[in-house]
Amino acid sequence: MNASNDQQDIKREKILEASYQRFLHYGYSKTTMNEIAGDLSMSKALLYYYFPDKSELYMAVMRKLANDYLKQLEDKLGHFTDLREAFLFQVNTHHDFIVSNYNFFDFFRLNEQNLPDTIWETVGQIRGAEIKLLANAIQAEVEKNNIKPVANPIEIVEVFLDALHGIKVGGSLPHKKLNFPHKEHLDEIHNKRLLLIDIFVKGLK
Amino acid sequence: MNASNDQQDIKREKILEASYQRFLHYGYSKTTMNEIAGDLSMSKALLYYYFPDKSELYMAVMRKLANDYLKQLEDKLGHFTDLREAFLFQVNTHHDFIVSNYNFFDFFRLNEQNLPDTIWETVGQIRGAEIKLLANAIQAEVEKNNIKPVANPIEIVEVFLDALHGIKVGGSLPHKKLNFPHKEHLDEIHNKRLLLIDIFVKGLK
DNA sequence: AATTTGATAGTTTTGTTAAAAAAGTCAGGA
DNA sequence: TCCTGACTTTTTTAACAAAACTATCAAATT
Repeated sequence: MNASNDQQDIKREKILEASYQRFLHYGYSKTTMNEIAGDLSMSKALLYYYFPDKSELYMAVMRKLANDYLKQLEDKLGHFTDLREAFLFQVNTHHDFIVSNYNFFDFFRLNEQNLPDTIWETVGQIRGAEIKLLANAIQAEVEKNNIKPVANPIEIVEVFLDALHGIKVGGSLPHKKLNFPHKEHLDEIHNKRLLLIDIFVKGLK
Repeated sequence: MNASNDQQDIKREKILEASYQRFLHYGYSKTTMNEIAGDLSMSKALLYYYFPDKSELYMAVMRKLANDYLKQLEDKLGHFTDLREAFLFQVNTHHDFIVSNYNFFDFFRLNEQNLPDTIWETVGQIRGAEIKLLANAIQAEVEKNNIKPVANPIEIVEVFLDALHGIKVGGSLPHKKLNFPHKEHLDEIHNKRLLLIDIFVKGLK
């Protein structure tokens, strides 16, 4: 066992923090390893001592963010008094998560496809946690006889999450290249999602 | 007044038909004016006699398709016995429309952005007709006291259409570059949409 | 006069190559 | 074990020529 693991971990954290700031401001492709190293007053080679390559570094930052988000969801798992509250919690938490890390996800707006496939693992993990949270809430409501039994809670939650994801802005004049919502539209989208929750939850009753 | 307008219109139709076949098989950017002209055994210059440019030709084909679709919707406008029937009709008609013209919309999957802005007019027109159909159905139900009054039917329909649009496949393992659904997934998506209708319509009651 | 075309002009896409920038490696120092 | 400067390899960018395609037009045909 290595006695200096603490020191290593601290340095790793510092690297993650500096990288996060760069990625947040400039996105993945406009951030260079030299710049990150420069911010930390260390050599670029040292970065490669701690992380195998650039995309793994990005992934590590992403995983940290994802873990914070997952923790928020899991802390509340099973502590809801009704279904609407659970759905609201999910949507609000998600909204806050996106808003506060908006620029970090630049690469989703542009198609910076040069990212590792393992990123979809993390995305899938997040989705899994969301599904678990909501399916659990539905199950609890069924057992309390607040809503009628459903054949497959997970299927319903998946449709719900997809539906949420489809909510966009610009109803009358559709915009052409809409990959990722624009920052100033996030609140409007959030409001529409709240409306969807009202209808959807009522439909399950 | 020109006596040969009929002949012109017939030729225009022939051009539209040939162009449709080409666009359907090869998409916009992989279809050349020479090829269309070749299919019709006419000179390329003649195409430019009938249509101002390539994108306007594509638009003309698109408008023809859109008109067929709009006609289907408008024929049924106001002839529904209940809300669910109206929503089902919209989703099924839309599904058939996409399936039968799938390859024509290639340029939506790839980002063939070199299309005229006026295309969004047509897209908006379609969306407008869909909204009109469904908002009308909701209003009718309200007046028959089958569902409770709603503040803004259009807002609800917009959320519904967005939600439909968000339904994708690959719940567990999200796929990276999902712009437009893959052809073999259309049926699965359609089924999920039917589930969404069940819940949504019930939520409006 | 309305249609049609061959020839051609103008523009966009594609392919090539060289220089610059960035990613990634490594032998060796502290 | 941690760290660096110098180095190699890979990717991005820019410039430019060739090819492909769009679009135009004067002249021929009906």
